Amino acid sequence: MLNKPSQLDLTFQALADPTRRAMVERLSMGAASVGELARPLAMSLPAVMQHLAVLEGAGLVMSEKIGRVRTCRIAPGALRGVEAWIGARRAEWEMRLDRLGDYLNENKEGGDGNGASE
Amino acid sequence: MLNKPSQLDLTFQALADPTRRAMVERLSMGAASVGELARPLAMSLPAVMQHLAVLEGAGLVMSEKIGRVRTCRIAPGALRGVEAWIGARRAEWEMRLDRLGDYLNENKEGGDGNGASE
DNA sequence: TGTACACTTAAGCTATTGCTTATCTATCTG
DNA sequence: CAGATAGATAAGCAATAGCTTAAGTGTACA
Repeated sequence: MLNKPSQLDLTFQALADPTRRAMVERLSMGAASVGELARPLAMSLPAVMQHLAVLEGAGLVMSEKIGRVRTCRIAPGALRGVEAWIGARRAEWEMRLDRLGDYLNENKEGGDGNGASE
Repeated sequence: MLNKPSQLDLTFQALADPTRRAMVERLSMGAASVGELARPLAMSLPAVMQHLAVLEGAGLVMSEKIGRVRTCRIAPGALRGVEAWIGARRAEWEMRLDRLGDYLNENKEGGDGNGASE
């Protein structure tokens, strides 16, 4: 039951929350402290820290504490995994459509004019 | 408290589960019935149906029932929203790196040879 | 030193998730 | 019609998510 989540699970899960996406959006325009990150969000600071922990756990965000302020930034290659997965699905999907196109072309001359789906 | 989730929330949330991603992977290679979808998954059929409902709710999958078998397929443009969001983040991020590059270049002649991060 | 600031940790509470089993409801098919 | 098939619905349950408030822990600065 305690099957540990994959990297992809963590990333998608992290991005599924609008607050966390807002944080990523903020950070993709430049580094920010926890306080700066929290200011526009209508929730307590501990809540923001928990979101931050999720983002770090997913490898989307890195942070470093200097003095008493923790500075957060987007992790390099953060979205690579998600992009790869989506790309792969797209590739399969388009390949399939190509094969369907080939099939339709091959059967065009002489076939019945049926617009069959699949 | 019952703030309705956005399309993007639903999509990321749907893809955050490995079972649901497996279903999408299966479907991106071709349409399948609920039973076919369920067979390789180590869980009850109702569980699969619930996952299917999530995928449909997110607009990732469509299905149509004919006779007693429901056939599922990937919804066209399913991943467009996610791709757009990721693309936007990437764009901002790269723009920011460009500006940093400009800054470093402008300060290269005469500056100290520091390989500063940020 | 004292006090404010910027986080951190801990505990607790509700709603949602991801299952389960049990019980239908429609199709087929012999 | 009597099964068997393919799926649908309902109820329930343990675990997790997303908050909250209250009470720390270090830093900074006068």
